[in-house]
This record gives sequence, structure tokens and C-alpha cells, in this order.
Amino acid sequence: MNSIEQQLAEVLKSIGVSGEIQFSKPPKPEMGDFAFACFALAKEQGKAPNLVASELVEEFRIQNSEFRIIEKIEAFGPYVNFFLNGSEVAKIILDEAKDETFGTHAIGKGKKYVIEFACPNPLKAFHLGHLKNLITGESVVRVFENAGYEVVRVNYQGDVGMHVAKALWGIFDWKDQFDTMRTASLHERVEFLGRAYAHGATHYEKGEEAQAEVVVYNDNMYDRNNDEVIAYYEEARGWSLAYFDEIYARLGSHFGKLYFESQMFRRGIEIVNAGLETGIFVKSDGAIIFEGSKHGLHDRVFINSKGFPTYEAKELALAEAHFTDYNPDMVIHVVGKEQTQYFEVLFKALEFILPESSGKEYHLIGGFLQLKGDEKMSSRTGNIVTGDQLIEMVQHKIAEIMNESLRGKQVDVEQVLEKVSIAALKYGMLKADVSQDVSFDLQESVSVNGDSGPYLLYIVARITSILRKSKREAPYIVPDQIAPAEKELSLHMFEFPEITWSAVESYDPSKISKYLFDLAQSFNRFYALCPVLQEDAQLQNFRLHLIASVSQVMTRGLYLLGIEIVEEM
RNA sequence: GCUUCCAUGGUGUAAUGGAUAACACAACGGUCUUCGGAACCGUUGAUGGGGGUUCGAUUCCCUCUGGAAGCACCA
Repeated sequence: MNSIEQQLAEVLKSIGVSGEIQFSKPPKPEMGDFAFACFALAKEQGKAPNLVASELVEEFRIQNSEFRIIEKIEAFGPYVNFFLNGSEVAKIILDEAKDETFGTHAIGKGKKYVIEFACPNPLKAFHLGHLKNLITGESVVRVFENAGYEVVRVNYQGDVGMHVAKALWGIFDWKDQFDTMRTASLHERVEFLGRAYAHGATHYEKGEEAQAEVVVYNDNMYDRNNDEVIAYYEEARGWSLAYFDEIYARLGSHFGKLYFESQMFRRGIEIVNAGLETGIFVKSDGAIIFEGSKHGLHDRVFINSKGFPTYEAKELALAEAHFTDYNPDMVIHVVGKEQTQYFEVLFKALEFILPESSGKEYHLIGGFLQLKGDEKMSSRTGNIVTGDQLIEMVQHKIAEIMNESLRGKQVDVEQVLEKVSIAALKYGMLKADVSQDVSFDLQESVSVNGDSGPYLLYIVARITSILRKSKREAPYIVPDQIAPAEKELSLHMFEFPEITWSAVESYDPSKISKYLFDLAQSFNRFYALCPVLQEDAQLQNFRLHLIASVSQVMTRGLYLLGIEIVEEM
């Protein structure tokens, strides 16, 4: 509840409303600024909601109390609608938005959250899904930090297993090439690894004999009995990790800790074996499984019949590591929806293995990313589009659009193009509900108008430009009458704190994307109707303060999405 | 076959069980001799089918249709 709603709640209490009070927004501005629905009250009193609403309004008129914020109150059917005084609203918001803590929350103070995201696999490509996951995870981290939580960013990477064995087979088949790659750029080296993986994966499909060849490398990794294989493996792994670091940095992210599957191998076996003795796990067809079916879920293998731990067993060790390393209040796994049922079983097993984790493991389901209208792009080559290919495509489009307009401006063109491109990319991925599949429309994401990152950045650039041309005086006077567009803009800013809060509650950064877009539209309406620099000193100064607040809220909101602003574009 | 998730204008998305289903793109038509037009305003157009719960359902339940994902020794 924001400060205006608190005032309105006081008003309602003064006319006899008790209990929990909630407000909503009328569907049209001409119906009022805030609404109080009388359904609950009507049930309580055994009267019709419409009657209750009109009685409340009548009571308000009889009391005739002075509330400066209220211009009038009207009953609309079952609703009591409040019309606010724009000038008062503007005064309050300008005052509140000045505070650096505007939009932040203290609820998470003293709580520690571990948030796991990105999770690419070394020796394999960083594909689109990883990119979306990285962007989503970083934003979720910022949303929680904004609410006072201490957050640790962690990244769990599969650096052992059959996918690595396939890549190693490819590397050894093309060993000479690998050796010459040492002098190539990081980008080229990683590209080579991608090809080597594809080469190995293709080979693996050729039959049992080929499969056996690949499996040798898998065994080598676990047994560490072949120094040459290990040396090549370590080197290739290093290339991958350096490359991932480059991507993280480019997208404004970083990790407090990297966990690797290779570290979880032994401990995973120990945990499952111990659990076998206490009856948490059982043997089945030579494998060791957890009987999820006894809990309404499904059974899963934790140690296969060859005695190797599966992903599940390693993840138990990972969970243990999370708790011993950080003793978190919550571990959030940002992972695609295809693992939903897997996580349900895993968390259930964890309740027995690691009781302290109970209720503290959360699977934040991320929707898939699909490229819209670019079937050619992905199928023509038969390859999957990688993360940095998409970044390049976006950047190429942005450059086409912006090169013209940037000419003659005193800006670092490279840097502006990079920031706008990343903004387009991130906003495009964060604007839909976090668990919804995202259909990424390259054209729309870079579009100069409409629901896009560049559109939001443009607002800030415009405001910055205006503020540069005129100096704000510290004391400002809010006029007694302000324009509807100014009132709408002011009311919009009030919503920011509740939006950042709802993003925490729903684990969903898209709440912020949607809000920022609304705010941007609200600003553009204001901009079209209310000139700033042409007005007299007093009005100009008020409007300068108003748009400065908009810029501040916008900048803060974009930060929560992981998007950096540009002052000119 | 079983389990889970999803279905809203031409396209992409919104809507704690509440007011006339909102927004963007596309299409069509306007505004303004730009505090940065990368703008603003308007028009057309949608809740997959059928039941049920409710004063009230896009929202909850059942069913059908259509799609996605998962279903043990991969991650």
C-alpha cells in the first residue's frame, strides 16, 4: 500500500469502514483515480454492494471533513471511487521519489538467497536458452537485492559426462587442428570446440563400436588414468570457461561461485550409498533409485547400474554444498520448464537427505526462447543459433538503425550501440511472464517504436537532453492546478514500489518490464501535451523536477532488468 | 499410453473471482513549422468447443479438441 492509499484508508476508516482495506484502479481515468470495492463489506452487512457504496459516499459528505488529497468521492455501482487532487499527488511523489530508497524494500534484510542460473556446459555452445537464462537470472537477482536480500549468484556447469566425452573424441580425431588453435582467438577456439562436439556427437550415432570409442573418454575423465586426455580436457575446458566469462561480462553479469559437476561426483555417490542403508533409496534392476512414486511423483535413477552417479545424485551433493557454503534461506534454481517434474522428485529426495533444505529449494521455471519468423535462420544451416550469434544479429540491426542518428553526436558510438543492443535483447526476453515461452521477434526487439528496450532508453535520453538545457532550482513550487497528463504521470510513479514488490513475490521481473513500458507511454503523453522549456520559470522548474523523477524511476527500473541507460542515442 | 503445463484480435502479449477484456506490432486514418518525430491521437479486430461452481468466470472444477514438455540408468 503506497502513501496515497494509506491516506485513503484513513478516510474510509473515518466513515466507519473497518478491517482490511484494498484499493484497485478504475478501468477508465474519468471514473476516478482509486477505487474501493464494497463486495466484502456488503456481505458482512448483508446489504447490496451498490447500496453500501452509496451509503459510504453519503456518510463522507455528511461528515464534510477536510482531506486535501481528495477532490471528490463518487459511488459507481458497487465501487467507491476517489478523485484526487493532482497538485497534492505531485507534491507527495516529488518528495518521495527524491529518496534514494524509493522503490526498494527492507523485507529481505538478514536473509540470504542463493540464485543459480546460466549453467552452460563447458565444451559445448552457449546457446539461446543459456542466454535467456542468464538474462532472467541476473534480473531476478537484482529484484531480490532491491528488496534487501543478500544474494549469491551461483552457476552450476556440467563439465563431465557424455557430452564432454563426445567433444573429446572430436578433439582427438582432429588433434592437429586443436594444436594449431592455441594461437587462434578465443572466439575461434570455442567455435572449434563446437565443431568438435558436433563431430563426436555424429560419430556416436554410428553404432556400438563408435559409441564404445567415445565412452573410453568418459571413463578417462572419471578415472583420470590418461594424462594426455586429461591435459587436453583441462585446456579445452579452460577455453570454454574464459569464453563464458566474456559473455557474462558483456551482459553485465558475474558469479559469486562456480560449481562443477566434476566436483559433485564422489560426494554424490557417498550420499546415495548412505541413503541406501537408511532406506531412502532402493535398488532396482541394478540401479539405485528414489521411489518418487510413493509420493505421487515418479521414480528416478540416482546411481546407474554401472555404479556411476546420474545428474540426480550429483545434484544432491550440490545442494549439500549450497547449504554448507552459504546456509541460505532459499535456493532458487532458474531452469527451463522441461525439468519441472525432475525437480519435484529431487526436492522430495532432498527432504530426506538434507532436512534443512525442506521448503528452501525453489525451481523458478523459465519459459523457452523461440526466434520468431526466422525459421530460415535456424534451419538453413541445420545449426542452432548460439547466444552470441543472436547478440550479433541484434547489434547489426541496431547499428543499421542508429548509425544515421548518431552521426555528429558527441558520443562513443561503439559503446552506445552496445548498450542499446543489450537493452533490446534483454527487454525482449524479459517482457513476457518469466515462465511463458518467449517468442523473440528480432524486428520488434530493435524497433524504434513500440514495446521495446530502445523505446525505454529513448525516454531517458530525451529527459537527459531537456535537463541539460535548463537548470533545476532546488526549491520548486507545485502549481495548485496541474494538467491531467502531469497527474497521470505522478500517479504512475507511485506504483513503482508496489511493482518492485510484486516482482519479488512472483519471482518475476516481467512485472517491472510492463510497468516501465506503461510509465514510458505515460511520459510520452505528457511530453506531447506539456512543454517544459517554453513555460515560465516557476512551471518550468516544477516540470523539470517531475521529469527528473521519471528519469530516476526509469533508470532504477531498467537497472533491475539489468539494462544500462544511455544519455544520448 | 501416463504425468505436467499451455490455449485471449492477423501477430506477440496483459488482466489478486469483479466495472465496458488492456497494450504493442501489423492495417487504415489523423496531429504537429520537433523542449530529441525514435513522438502523439483515432478506427477496425479476440477469451478454442461444451458443461459446472458463483450474485459475478479470461481466471476455479469437469470434459472434448489442439499444442508443448517429461515419463529410470542423458543433462
